[in-house]
Amino acid sequence: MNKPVPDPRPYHHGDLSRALVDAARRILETQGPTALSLRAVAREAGVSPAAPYHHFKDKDQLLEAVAHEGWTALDAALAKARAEAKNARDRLTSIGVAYVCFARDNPALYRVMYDGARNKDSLPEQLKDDGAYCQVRNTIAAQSDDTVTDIDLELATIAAWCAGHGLAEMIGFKQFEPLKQALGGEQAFLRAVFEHLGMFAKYDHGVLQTD
Amino acid sequence: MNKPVPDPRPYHHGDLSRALVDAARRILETQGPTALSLRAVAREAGVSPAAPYHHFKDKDQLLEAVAHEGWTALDAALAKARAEAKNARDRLTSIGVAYVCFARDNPALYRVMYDGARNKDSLPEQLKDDGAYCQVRNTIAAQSDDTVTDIDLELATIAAWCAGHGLAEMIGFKQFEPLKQALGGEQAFLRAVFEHLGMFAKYDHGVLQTD
DNA sequence: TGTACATCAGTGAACGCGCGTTCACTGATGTAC
DNA sequence: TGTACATCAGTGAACGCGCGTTCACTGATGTAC
Repeated sequence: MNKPVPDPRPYHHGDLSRALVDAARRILETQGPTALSLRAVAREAGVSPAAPYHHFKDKDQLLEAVAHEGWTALDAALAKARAEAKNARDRLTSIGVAYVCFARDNPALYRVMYDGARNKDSLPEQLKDDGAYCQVRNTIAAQSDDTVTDIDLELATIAAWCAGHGLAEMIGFKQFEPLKQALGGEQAFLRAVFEHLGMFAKYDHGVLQTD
Repeated sequence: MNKPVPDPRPYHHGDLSRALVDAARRILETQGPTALSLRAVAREAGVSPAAPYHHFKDKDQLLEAVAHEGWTALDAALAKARAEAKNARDRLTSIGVAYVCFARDNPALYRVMYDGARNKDSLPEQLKDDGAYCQVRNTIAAQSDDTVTDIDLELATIAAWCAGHGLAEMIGFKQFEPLKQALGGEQAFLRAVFEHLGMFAKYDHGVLQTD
């Protein structure tokens, strides 16, 4: 008889928290947010339905951990885009494109992130300091002159953030396909939309304004 | 003995489809989207759980009917704002504010509307023709000169729509409270955010741009 | 006008399902002596 | 170095729940003659 093969999954897992969050993300991206139950996560991680309770108080706490990872990944994606932008001029749009692409590539994760925020009526604190929100603000600040007030800066950051989020939620809609084609691809489409945001602006400098 | 009081809810309801959609909206606004089950709707309408199946093929079809009503209500809200705007200059922003206020006042309905759209990867056809989307486009067209191309117009409409949607999803976040206060209320805040959208614009006329 | 009958729009009980969570348990690990 | 024991991190069965949907049914309505 052979010696017993060492069990590939020993009784004590080693790092089940990690494995559970990973399993959750796998489920999110393969089956979508509605399939994300605690039991499904345990199943995916190869563990009994009760096991997660040694690591998370309840389902919400696991979801929070998943969302937290999502925001961190978003931070990183924006930082990368910011660093790689060809020139200062282009930096903000590059960040915007990166934001939308993150949402497009991780739609279910993105959903969980905002569901969590909405449940608390609050964006995560993570975004401040060196987080994604702060990166956007710093980038806008860097391309502004020094007459700009703190309030203007805050408003512009919010405006950029909302535009990015809105576009992130719309990017998948079929109606935009022809336009994407006409402009030569999704990236070009995204840049073009961002560049057309000025139509609300209060001074007479909007692309489309004449009076 | 008294004569039997006429049953306030007779065996045949009369217009149960209507009553079910109304019940659904009541549940949405009092208990939120997660409470919206077919059984809950039937309960709220005072009818057995099987009754809805005489009027809707399944739960999805009821949700679709609810969403449809939502889009129609949004159309109306935007049309009203457009008609009441003080001047042409202000028209687009007024529509934007009306859009966000609609979402703020009907958060659960708004959610169901976009959930339906996302499930089909498509905005409802309703929005074209005289719908909300078309109203935005027409308003932008009216404030543009005639050198503007169809593509620019389409891009500007998408940009405005995304900005409105993004802001609609953010408006409830606690982080913005101080700024709302500082600016003198929610309406002022909304207008200010819309007016700061120009920071992506590709020509050098952004409020915050200097180079 | 009355009656037979088809059709429509409800009822209420039942189905199977997956869920979140709890419980008593047990195997594995770490530590004190 | 061994051993007793506390603690940790799993198991698997069970709980009650609400869900979407189906089914055979029945009461109400409309219509043909």
